[in-house]
Amino acid sequence: MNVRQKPERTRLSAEDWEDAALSLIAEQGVGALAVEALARQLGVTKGSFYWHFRTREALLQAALERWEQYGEREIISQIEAIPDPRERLPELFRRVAHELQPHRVYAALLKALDHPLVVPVMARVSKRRTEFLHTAYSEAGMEANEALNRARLTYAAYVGFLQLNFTLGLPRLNHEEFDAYVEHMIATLIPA
Amino acid sequence: MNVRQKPERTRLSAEDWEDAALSLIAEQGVGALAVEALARQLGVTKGSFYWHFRTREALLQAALERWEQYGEREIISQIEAIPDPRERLPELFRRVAHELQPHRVYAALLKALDHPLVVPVMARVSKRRTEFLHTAYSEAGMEANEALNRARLTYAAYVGFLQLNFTLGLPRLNHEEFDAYVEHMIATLIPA
DNA sequence: TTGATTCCATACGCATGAGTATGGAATGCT
DNA sequence: AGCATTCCATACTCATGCGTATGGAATCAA
Repeated sequence: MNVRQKPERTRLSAEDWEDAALSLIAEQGVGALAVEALARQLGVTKGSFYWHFRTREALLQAALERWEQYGEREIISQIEAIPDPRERLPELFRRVAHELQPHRVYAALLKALDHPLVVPVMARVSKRRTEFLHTAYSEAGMEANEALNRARLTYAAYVGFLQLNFTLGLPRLNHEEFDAYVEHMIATLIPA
Repeated sequence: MNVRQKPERTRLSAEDWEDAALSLIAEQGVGALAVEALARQLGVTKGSFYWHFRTREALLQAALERWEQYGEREIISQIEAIPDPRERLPELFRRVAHELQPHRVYAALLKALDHPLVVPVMARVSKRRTEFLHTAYSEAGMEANEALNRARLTYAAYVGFLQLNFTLGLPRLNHEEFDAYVEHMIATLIPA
């Protein structure tokens, strides 16, 4: 038995609550975000929560902002660092495909598009990513208008894949099948 | 003023509740499926509901089964009636793209993939549709393995588009832009 | 060390929504 | 017409989960 299974920090900060909220969202969805449940998970009671946050919605708001902030910064900069523009998209596809954790929150938020707080966040994030794809396709030599539609198509394929395989667990591809699928995507969506 | 604004059927059947449930799901999502709300919308009270159904879950179950039954029968048979296999996919794309109402329920159910009752239904429906795409690509002359991945990609693009444009209302394409997008999809996803 | 501030526990109130109990109205059957 | 069955209204109970009130413990500042 480990001495400190959890950090065992006797006092909590607002950020601790936000992180806990995000991981709970990733695992059980936005709907499962309840303050008493979170408190139990953190080993405290509601009394703590309502000192740090005015309401449940306030926590969700803060957690979403936090997620939007520290979201995709690294990957984008890594891809932009690749000198040859024509190599960026395949590399992006492969990198994103082998991530896992970052998708969980996004997939969960996708299922919470009813909630008025998550809609604007998802709108901004999706817009940024699509625009990133747009310029990537353009820099790879694709005509402007086609590049935009291809970016939309690509991002839609990504989002749909999350829903079908991630959340729904539909075809439950094994490793080889998944890699073959990714290469197929690259072959059909990225110009030679 | 019309004499009978609503069918004004004084007694309701279980099917009436199921249809009302489906339209409510389409408009406000599975989470909004509450019996008292439905009852108000139907002009009755809970007393009626609990005569027709044992529980709220039972209604959802029945509504889902109903939706799965009378779902996509027509479109599939229409497409299969097209003699030239190579014309089926483009026609399918255009037809589906100009539907609207059938997508609403599917999009709503996509956001309820947490719920244990909707998961198996969505799994079956998505599986059937993907298999339909698979054979369509095969019959259009595509090699078996590639046809499967292309079917997955196509269906993922469909699902993702629903989320992004339908639910999220992201780029909010106008009519011309949308048609251009559909033609772009056809050009990139369907072999010449 | 002592006061102030920060953080948390306990015990509430209160709204919502599912499910139950029971009686009454509407409809079909004979 | 009269009875049984079907359908619905009314009036509850009960669980859940948000938010509040208030006091106490921990930590910091002096």
